[in-house]
Amino acid sequence: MQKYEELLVSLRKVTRAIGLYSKKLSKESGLTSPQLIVLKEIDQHKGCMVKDIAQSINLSSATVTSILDRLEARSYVIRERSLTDKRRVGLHLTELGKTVVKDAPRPLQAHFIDRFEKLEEWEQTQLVSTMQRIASMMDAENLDAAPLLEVGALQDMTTPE
Amino acid sequence: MQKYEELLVSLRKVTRAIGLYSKKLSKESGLTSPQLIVLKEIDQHKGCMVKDIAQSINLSSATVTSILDRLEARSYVIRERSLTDKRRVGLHLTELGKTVVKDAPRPLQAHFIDRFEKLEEWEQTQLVSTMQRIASMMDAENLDAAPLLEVGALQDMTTPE
DNA sequence: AACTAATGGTTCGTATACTAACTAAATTAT
DNA sequence: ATAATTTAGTTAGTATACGAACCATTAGTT
Repeated sequence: MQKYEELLVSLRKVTRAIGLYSKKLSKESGLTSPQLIVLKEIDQHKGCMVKDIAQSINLSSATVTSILDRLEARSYVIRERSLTDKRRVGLHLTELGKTVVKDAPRPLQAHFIDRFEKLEEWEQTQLVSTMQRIASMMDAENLDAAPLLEVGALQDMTTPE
Repeated sequence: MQKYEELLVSLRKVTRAIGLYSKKLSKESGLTSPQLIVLKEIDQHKGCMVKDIAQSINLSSATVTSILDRLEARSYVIRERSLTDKRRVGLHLTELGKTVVKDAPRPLQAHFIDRFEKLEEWEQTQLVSTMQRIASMMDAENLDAAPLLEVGALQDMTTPE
């Protein structure tokens, strides 16, 4: 087997583990990982737009819209059309949404996080930088299409309307 | 941002890059990455079963079934129920399927593979083993549920019926 | 002022990807 | 021999996830 295939396989295992955990989480807490992550983003950046969320967590707007549909249907989130710019949609948590996000488990295997945090500092750094290196080796062609916004890098957009 | 969040973000970027490439590939060659990977597995292990494919590339049987549906609809693959054990379904490529898989591009960004292969041997090894380490840190709980079969680890199952 | 471009979001269509429930067949146990 | 279990695969239902096409609105040009 080619080395790059081995890399692919383990990558696939990781994404699968994440997906399986999302399903498990969904059964226990009623929320999938993407739903939880979106909720957290809204919580941290009250009033932010759909596009902000999409960029900060590396999803397309279309995907975020469909996740928001479900979150809104369950009354965790409110969409509020801006008055000054009617294209924009401000996102807010309901009281229920705030409770849910507060009580929600962490968005990845607790096991993984625990283990990760038990590693030496330099080992953690090494894992992260290797992962980032692989990422950069893969998407360099599309870098311009995907602005390098990171989770948590959004400005607070409280009441921009 | 927590270190483990950084790791998550770059992981997300990688899986996204893979997904985007799959879409691009699909437009150019008419095949998505999972379809191509399944075709290659069948090509390398003629007559293998659905379950073998599922295990070797870390997908559920249900997912493989739906991918096979599309491949069969396009006459790339033939399902052949075993006579000795009628539960089993042997998978084979059609002539068309063989041609397609022969002409198909590699199942990941050519750019990535090129770059990867330009790295020093030890660097490649390091990337792979880091990825494997992350994988094992994530799915250890489910290890028993997911046998560690790897791509290419299947025996040749030519005409087992 | 009027036409053009760009932006933000949604909708549509398609493909993954999973579990759970199911059918059918083969094994094992009683 | 017959019942219970296991195995292989499919089907149904749901949730991502994407691009492309589409509104409505805003910004920019002329």
